[in-house]
Amino acid sequence: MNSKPKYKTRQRDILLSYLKSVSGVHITAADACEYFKREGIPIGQSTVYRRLECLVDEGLVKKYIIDGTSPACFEYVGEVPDSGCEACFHFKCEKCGCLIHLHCDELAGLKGHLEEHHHVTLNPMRTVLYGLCEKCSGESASEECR
Amino acid sequence: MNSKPKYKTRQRDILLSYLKSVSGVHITAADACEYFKREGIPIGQSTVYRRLECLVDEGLVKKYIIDGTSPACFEYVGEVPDSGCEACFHFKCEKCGCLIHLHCDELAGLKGHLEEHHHVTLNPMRTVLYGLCEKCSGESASEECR
DNA sequence: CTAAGTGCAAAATGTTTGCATACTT
DNA sequence: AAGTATGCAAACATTTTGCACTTAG
Repeated sequence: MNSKPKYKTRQRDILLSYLKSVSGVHITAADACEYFKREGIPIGQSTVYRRLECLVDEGLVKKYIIDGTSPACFEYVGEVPDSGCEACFHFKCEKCGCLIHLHCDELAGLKGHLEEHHHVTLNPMRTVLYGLCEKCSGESASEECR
Repeated sequence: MNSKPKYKTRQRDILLSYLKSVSGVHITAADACEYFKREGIPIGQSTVYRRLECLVDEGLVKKYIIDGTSPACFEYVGEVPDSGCEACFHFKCEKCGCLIHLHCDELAGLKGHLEEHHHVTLNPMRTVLYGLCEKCSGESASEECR
């Protein structure tokens, strides 16, 4: 595995502001590359991949795995959370794609529980809960996805 | 675009009984292929992939997407819908990449909590918790789990 | 000045597909 | 016999990596 970039570079800023400008939309690495190419902004695709991963670690961007074979999606989720928001979880609806921010003590407790009883350290920034949102789970009794 | 196999063939039976024989364990397509090769059982990898997908459709096997780049995992769950991994969570170490299978009432309760208080339906099959495993969170010294 | 980041192209992964042959029904 | 499944290898799509060059701190 590669060490993640940490310097503040032009490329990082461009990538971040692009994601910010389309927040609420799912962007793949290819989408970003294509956009930069179209705009004549010179950023290599390796850098896009590397920096995307890095922004996810910072918690500024969320990464979604829709399924194993499709490309991963990225979405801007906001500035660095306060200390109180360290236990903020993200829930992604598999059907409509909406993103829900969950602030909840019980969820916060999950991290503690995992540490105490399972001896693992949860990273809420990396973790995304998948399922159906209120609207979608009500509407359809239909099956899961593909 | 390719229609799924529906005939009952020798290959299908062999694959199914293999998965059954290791139920409770995550098996990748490659794991299965390797096993068959080792045992001298002739099954092509295309067939493994095709039949795996088909068994998932039949509901006999569950497919887990751990992350975009790791191979998909399969697990025999039989006909009983509730007995499988409904209450099972997956934890993936960001450092060494090891996958931990978490069976825990408290984690199972999380699903109920989300439904009651947040009105969302969690899909444990799709959800993966990320963080550091015991080994990796213990020390900064890197050790390979897998 | 030094260590880190970038970009290109090539490699690595995991999965799917085209097609001739073998097998199910 | 007719039509489907298999198996091989080649094709694919996405992501990662090696390395020389550039840039941030």
